[in-house]
Amino acid sequence: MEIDLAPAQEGTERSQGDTHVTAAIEAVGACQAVTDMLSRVGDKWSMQVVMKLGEQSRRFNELRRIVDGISQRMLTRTLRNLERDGLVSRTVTPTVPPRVDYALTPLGRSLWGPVAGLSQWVLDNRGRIESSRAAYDLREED
Amino acid sequence: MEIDLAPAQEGTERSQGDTHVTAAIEAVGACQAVTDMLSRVGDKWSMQVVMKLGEQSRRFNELRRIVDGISQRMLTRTLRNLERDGLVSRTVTPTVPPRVDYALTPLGRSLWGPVAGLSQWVLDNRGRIESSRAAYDLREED
DNA sequence: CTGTATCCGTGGTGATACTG
DNA sequence: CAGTATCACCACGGATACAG
Repeated sequence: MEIDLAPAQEGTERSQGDTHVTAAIEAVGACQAVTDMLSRVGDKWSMQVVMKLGEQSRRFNELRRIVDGISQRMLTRTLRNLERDGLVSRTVTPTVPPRVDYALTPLGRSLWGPVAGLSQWVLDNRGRIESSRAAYDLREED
Repeated sequence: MEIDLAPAQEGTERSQGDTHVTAAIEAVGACQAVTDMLSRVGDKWSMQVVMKLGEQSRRFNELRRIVDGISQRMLTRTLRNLERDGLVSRTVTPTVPPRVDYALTPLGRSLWGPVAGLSQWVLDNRGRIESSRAAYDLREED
């Protein structure tokens, strides 16, 4: 199954093969799963952690330092969730003091592509969004 | 570090060469903005509404019916947020009873591509994620 | 029909203290 | 170092009633 990544902007002719239309419909049908994943990955910390681990493998307190503002509790929870979803691997070295390394799994790395696409969109359109917000808020302030 | 922005949108013309690597690095730098947008769009209802409006323009109660389980309050709030961000347009026809049509703006439609990329990833990997969760939960249940 | 206003439970988040 | 445990706060979301 494949989804057309350049959906009808304007008068795009989708007449030809309805394959991607079907796929899009299926995608809409599975939009609950997509939404779920978006909120999993779109929570306050997951994406930042994934991005940091995308650079390289990290230890716990290393992450704690470079993920700005995260609490120990939230880092633990975030990592546990990512591990549960199979996006991050946790490797314990039973030395003393203990050493735990976190890294992206292949599945976690494969998420990077789609996320990068979305990141690019945000970068490209952040200005427009902020302008729109400013204009909207201006209209509302009476 | 090799990042492939495979689902390159039509509109975005990055010159060439290692531009996308640069973009990726910038993406990491702007990960806060990306995270913000992910949680905006990854909330409980936004994506479903965007997808429904991606099919066609809709009226308020029309959306209320087809977006399964959404409350009136949440639909209003979701639409207001999307409108504020410039992703959705709101057209009031001052008849009686009033008629309000919601539609995706060009900006809103441009979001479809990246989101479809992510959707595809979710569809492709949902099974793996669920397996991973099941395995994880099995290990934890003692 | 298309909203706004209000109340309220739940869960996500941070701060802090403690443990192996 | 790498967590767990506990408490308190508050934003999110649902239900309901009301309004233009």
